[in-house]
Amino acid sequence: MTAQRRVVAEVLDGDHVHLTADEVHARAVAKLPEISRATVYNTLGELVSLGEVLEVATDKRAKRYDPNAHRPHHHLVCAQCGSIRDVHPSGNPLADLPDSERFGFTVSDVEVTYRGLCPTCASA
Amino acid sequence: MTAQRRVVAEVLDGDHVHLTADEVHARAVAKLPEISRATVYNTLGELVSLGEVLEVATDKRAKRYDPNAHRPHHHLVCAQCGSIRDVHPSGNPLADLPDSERFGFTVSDVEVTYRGLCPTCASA
DNA sequence: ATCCCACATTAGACAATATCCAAATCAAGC
DNA sequence: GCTTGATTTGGATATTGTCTAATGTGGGAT
Repeated sequence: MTAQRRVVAEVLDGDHVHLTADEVHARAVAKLPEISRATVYNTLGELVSLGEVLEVATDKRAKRYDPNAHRPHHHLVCAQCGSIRDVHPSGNPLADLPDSERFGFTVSDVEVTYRGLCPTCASA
Repeated sequence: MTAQRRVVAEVLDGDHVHLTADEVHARAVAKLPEISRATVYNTLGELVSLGEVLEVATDKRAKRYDPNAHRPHHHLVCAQCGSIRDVHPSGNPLADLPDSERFGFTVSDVEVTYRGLCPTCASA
């Protein structure tokens, strides 16, 4: 555990928002001025491998990182500004996919992404 | 309707796979050698605006374009090679999101993405 | 305490994807 | 056959992410 990794972990743990890699880097630099972009990417990649953090790619803008990896949940995304909220719908979508629709795939995971406008963007 | 747009539409309509913009460009060039990348992007963007084609961003690789915009469906994505199949699960995920989980958002759409390995990647 | 070594970090180059823009070109109507 | 306005083009640019070679660092062995 180096200073750089601690800083990245602190940034993610700070508030449970869904930051882009660049936002993580910006906040890390505020705490440790000479941390490099590559280290942030490396560390985020490791955290993802360890299962401590989830990668969320809802659009072609930057990936976002979700520190809430331990409780299953889905995402509500603002189509305009890209902000994300965690949500916990009822039901189990994996069970809704019959074998006849699996085409021989080994299905291991489901992501449900609700799209809409957040209150801020809706009123603008 | 210009020759370029017709070619892009033909490529998408050809077989119902989920091509990246670059693959669309490659196939369009095969039919009309001097079509430029910018035109392909422009035309794809217009088709998306018209609702004729869906954009699918399942990862940080290229966006893919889904010509099957008129029948609601979801996607089964190979985590390794990125290939996509359309699937039609039962159930209605929108109904599974209670008002208390909407945080004031105007929720208009749901995307369900199943992830796994396609038969080819699973056997490799 | 010092020396090594494996590993982490850095800065910047590079790659992939997408978008923008000015200039050239085309199509349609007169 | 012109003029006009939209379309296309090619290249420049932006954004995001990855790679690499060089440097730095901590911790164990001696």
